[in-house]
Amino acid sequence: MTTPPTASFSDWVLHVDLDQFIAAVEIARHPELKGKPVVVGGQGDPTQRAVVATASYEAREFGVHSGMPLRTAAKRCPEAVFLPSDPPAYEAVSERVMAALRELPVVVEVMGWDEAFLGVSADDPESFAAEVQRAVRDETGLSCSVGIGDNKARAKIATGFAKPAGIYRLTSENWVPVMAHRPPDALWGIGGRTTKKLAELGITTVGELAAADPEQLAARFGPTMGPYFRILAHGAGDREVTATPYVARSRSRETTFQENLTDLAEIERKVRELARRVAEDVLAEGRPAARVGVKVRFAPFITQTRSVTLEHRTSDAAELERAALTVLNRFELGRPVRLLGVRADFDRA
DNA sequence: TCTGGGGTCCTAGGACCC
DNA sequence: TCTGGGGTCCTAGGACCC
Repeated sequence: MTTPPTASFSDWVLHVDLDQFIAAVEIARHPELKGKPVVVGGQGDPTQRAVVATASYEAREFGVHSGMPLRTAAKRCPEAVFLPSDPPAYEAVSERVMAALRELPVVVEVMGWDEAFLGVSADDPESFAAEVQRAVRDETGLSCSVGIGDNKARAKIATGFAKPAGIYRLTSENWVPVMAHRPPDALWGIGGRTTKKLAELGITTVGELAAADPEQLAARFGPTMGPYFRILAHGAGDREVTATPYVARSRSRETTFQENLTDLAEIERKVRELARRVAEDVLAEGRPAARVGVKVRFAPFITQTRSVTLEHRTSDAAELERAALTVLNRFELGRPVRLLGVRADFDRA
């Protein structure tokens, strides 16, 4: 068990998470939407097959949340403003936020468009966190929440308690009183499926998971995941924050069709298109692909994947396209298709 | 709740080799 | 021969996260 340093100079992990990021970017460029329920996702058309990317806090009051079908969001909140998702715009704002964070005396590890870990040395992490919030607001006009922790897992969970626009500290000091009574999915890395399986073992809280028999967990969840879940429940974890650029292990493209596809020639054409887009990404990556995979989601919602290891690695679009078609042929394609995807895997460096 | 798109990591079974 | 045990690679699927 590690304890936070007590010297005048302490090391902290901060987790910064922008509040309702995508909705906030849209509201910033459409100020008349401020205070209204705003839902961003798909083409912004709630009659289409698409899901909510982000809902503003006003929309969340109606029970609208990320991942919900737009159709359902429209039922729950008919007066909501629906906007199309515009990834390049979010990417650009995200880069400004990350640049602002890098101006601070911290190590920045980017975790996605709207969040980052900061490695910080400070006597008073709360005032430092407030400085972070000011810097982000001054540079971009956006509000963020900051979790303070003695490792990444605790900082990340703390941010949830800080939202919106707040600061919260979670360390070994308050871990048990704050977390022990909560369900396992309050932990970062345990979701609904695992929570359900744990309940079957009689484990319904973080405290119970922390006290569970590692052998029993290993038997149920495997030699790595089982013991790992117990470690999560203790709030233990990695505290290393690194600015090392991320190296992709795969690149993929997929599309859900508004109307299911049934025509084989059409299916092949779509797979070729996806393969060419993946090939562009592979080329941009500067490393050749080692495997090619195809994903097919049949109606109503049955997902299958097939893949091959290539005889030799390649970044060549024609070769990747050919490989994708070969893999496609291994599916039984006599059924309506709602999604097609193509993926390229790199060898681990 | 008629369920996006882009990723990561782990598991388990079979093949194959020694 | 009818039996090993270990190691590694390949593949499909599951779970989770943003």
